[in-house]
Amino acid sequence: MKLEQAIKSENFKSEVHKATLNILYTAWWLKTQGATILKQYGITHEQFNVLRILKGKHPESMCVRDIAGRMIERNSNVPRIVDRLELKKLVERNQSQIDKRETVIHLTPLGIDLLERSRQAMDAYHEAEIILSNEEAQQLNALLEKIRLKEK
Amino acid sequence: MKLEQAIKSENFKSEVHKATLNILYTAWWLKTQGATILKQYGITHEQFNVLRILKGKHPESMCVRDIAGRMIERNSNVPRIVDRLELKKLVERNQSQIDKRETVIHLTPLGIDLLERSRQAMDAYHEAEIILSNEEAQQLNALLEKIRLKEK
DNA sequence: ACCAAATACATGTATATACACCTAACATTA
DNA sequence: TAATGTTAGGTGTATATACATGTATTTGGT
Repeated sequence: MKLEQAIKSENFKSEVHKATLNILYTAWWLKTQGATILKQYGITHEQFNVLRILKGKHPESMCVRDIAGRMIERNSNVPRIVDRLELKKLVERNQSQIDKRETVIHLTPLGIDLLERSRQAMDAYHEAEIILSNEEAQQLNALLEKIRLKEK
Repeated sequence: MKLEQAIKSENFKSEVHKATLNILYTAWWLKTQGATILKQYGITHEQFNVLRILKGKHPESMCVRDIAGRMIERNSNVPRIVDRLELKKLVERNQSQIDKRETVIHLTPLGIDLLERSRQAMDAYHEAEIILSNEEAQQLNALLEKIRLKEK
């Protein structure tokens, strides 16, 4: 679907302006699609993201700060997302012995299992629904990074 | 900044997978940048979006449903966003005389003024910070729409 | 060793997102 | 026109986002 239909608007100031709205809309669409899949596993997009990040260091623990630095949406409130994962027994939280200010978090076997299953479902979705060649994806990545050129 | 640095991760399953994360991250980045500007005008991104949509029909009113259909993030709770705009006297809400179920909303002079000023600031930001040629923006729009090809 | 500054994380508040549910008003059709 | 279904939008709840503030701990200068 063209952006014009999606947000019922035709008057964009420029192609660049349209592109910014298109990125916001496409991100919303991707999140919504992902959320539908993740719902079957009882987790949200952000919870999935934290599990994914923890898996990167597993079986080692990670502190809240390290997780936060890897989040896609950087202002996510990691302690509270971890609260919910802990309630579902997908992660465990402990005070670090080296630095007692730090809370270190690691996946439980239940967390690993749920992550693997939900990740497979997400990958399958991407393979089935997103028809983009490798070259097109590379091009897209380059253009997105060009938009963020002045990122500090 | 490359996505790899931004989210401190190197292992993407594919270029397509990287592209989806890149879209989510770029959208977050654009929203954050926009929020900084809009904060000076006392409104949020979604409130700005509603004002922008209302402007499209001004001086006519629009009902909640019409606004919702034009929102970028489609599950936005329009009645509550309108609540906040109404509190700030940027819009007025009335019951429709034609269909009494409908609430029709229109911009106040204060709302128009604030929209124009904030929109200028947003446009200036885009012009200064986003260095993308018309052709590149068109290419980007085409690629994003290709990702959403199977959108229903 | 002590005190000030910095750091890590928890917590509070306002807003937004996502979705379920409710009520009033309208539309349909028997 | 009464009964039924549909639609509009308001409201409740859980989660997330954005940001300010509080508290314990560590660090670094003297």
